[in-house]
Amino acid sequence: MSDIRVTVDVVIFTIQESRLGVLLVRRGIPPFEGAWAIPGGFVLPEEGLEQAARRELEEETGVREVYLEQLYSFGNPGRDPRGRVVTVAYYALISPERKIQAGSDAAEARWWPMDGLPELAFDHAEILRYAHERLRNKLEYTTVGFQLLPESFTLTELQQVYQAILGRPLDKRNFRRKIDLLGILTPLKEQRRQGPSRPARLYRFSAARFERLRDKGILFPF
Amino acid sequence: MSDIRVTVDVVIFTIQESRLGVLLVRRGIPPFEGAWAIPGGFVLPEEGLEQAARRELEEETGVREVYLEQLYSFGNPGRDPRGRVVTVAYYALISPERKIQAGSDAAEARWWPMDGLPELAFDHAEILRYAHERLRNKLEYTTVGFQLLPESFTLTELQQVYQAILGRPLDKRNFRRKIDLLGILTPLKEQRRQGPSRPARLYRFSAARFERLRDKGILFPF
DNA sequence: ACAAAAGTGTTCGATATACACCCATGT
DNA sequence: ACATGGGTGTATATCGAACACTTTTGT
Repeated sequence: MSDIRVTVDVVIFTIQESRLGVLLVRRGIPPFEGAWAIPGGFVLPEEGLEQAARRELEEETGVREVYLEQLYSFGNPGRDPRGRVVTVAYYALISPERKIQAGSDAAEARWWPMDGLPELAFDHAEILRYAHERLRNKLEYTTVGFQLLPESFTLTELQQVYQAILGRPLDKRNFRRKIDLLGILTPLKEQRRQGPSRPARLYRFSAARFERLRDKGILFPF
Repeated sequence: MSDIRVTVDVVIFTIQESRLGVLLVRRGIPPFEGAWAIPGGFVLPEEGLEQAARRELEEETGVREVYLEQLYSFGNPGRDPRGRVVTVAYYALISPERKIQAGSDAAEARWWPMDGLPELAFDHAEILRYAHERLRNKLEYTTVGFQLLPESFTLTELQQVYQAILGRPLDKRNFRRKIDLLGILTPLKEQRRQGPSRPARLYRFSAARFERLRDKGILFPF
């Protein structure tokens, strides 16, 4: 009755050089040969949608256990010239430390900054816009932002993540007060030295405190 | 490669007797024979997802041009015992005035209150929970609530819609101040008399003012 | 007169915003 | 000594929450 093929596409975000980046693969064959695309592939007969997305993610980056969330499904007839394809789009957040060599498989793959994207295949520009918007919104009422940082980080780095996603500067004092009020950071003994300036204190995300908040319905990140 | 069938399911909300209601159809055949289900059907080869959802909606209720939004896609293998089916779920809001006879086609269909649902087929209980949650959230930062009311309505009726969706009472004065502050209601000359009490002023949703707000990025309902 | 729903303001706490200087370190 | 990023507090505006009485009508 409906011979529609189902794929998952996974928008994989990271932070690089204080900017929001996304992993894209270069298409080697038509259609859109030479254009860049969001990594993805067909859903296998026996796997769930999220499972398929995690598989694609791991094939592409080698990482597991990352933040992954379903974004939206795109299915206009004509979005793929080869036939009817409905794609269930997901987005994932991976921290720079885990950002292994992109493109474990043969295809060319690289990180692109969201504010300087190349020509994109299919309706992938739309999917990226949508993913970015979702991420921006989620940032304001969840703790997804922490997913883009390594285990220990400085407050400045955290602020840079927020700024990279929101695309605007934030006030340092207000930002720190807000984070402090959330009460989900544990200060570490170590500091980070990086050149000729005062060392910055390191923190880590406190899952324990976070759980308490989530149980009160304040947050909803995983 | 992937012989997955794709359906759309449409959670159709309305307000009845000041409660949130949903349209369900009774299954006449196995599996889940006799259980109630969210209306839906296969996506046709040449139609888009939203288009398919609107078609199902119209087939089921006869109405067009209603608020319709994609909810989430469900695709666990095993969610349908007959085979692999991925469903793209939507939800729609229709006002009581437009609430024509449910079930234009042969199948038995009726409105159920969200706080007293029958046994549901497939994973439809999960889909309904999800839809209700989305609606609750959207209510707080958009104007979707107005979609559930006829063109003219009283402030008390509007408040009842909010209460029905949120599942808790709201303070009348705070509620009215908030609505007033939005500046999207136009008072009408008419009043509504209904028994032995003071008549209530009627209002209508002011699209013009609403547009201005939306352009400022305050609201995002259509 | 009374029952029933409509209508109307103020106070308080919490939260968001705007804003500028000193501190610790490497060179 | 100076250049670099780290760290800190206060004042104001805005928003949400709590709370009770008067008004208008039908019977």
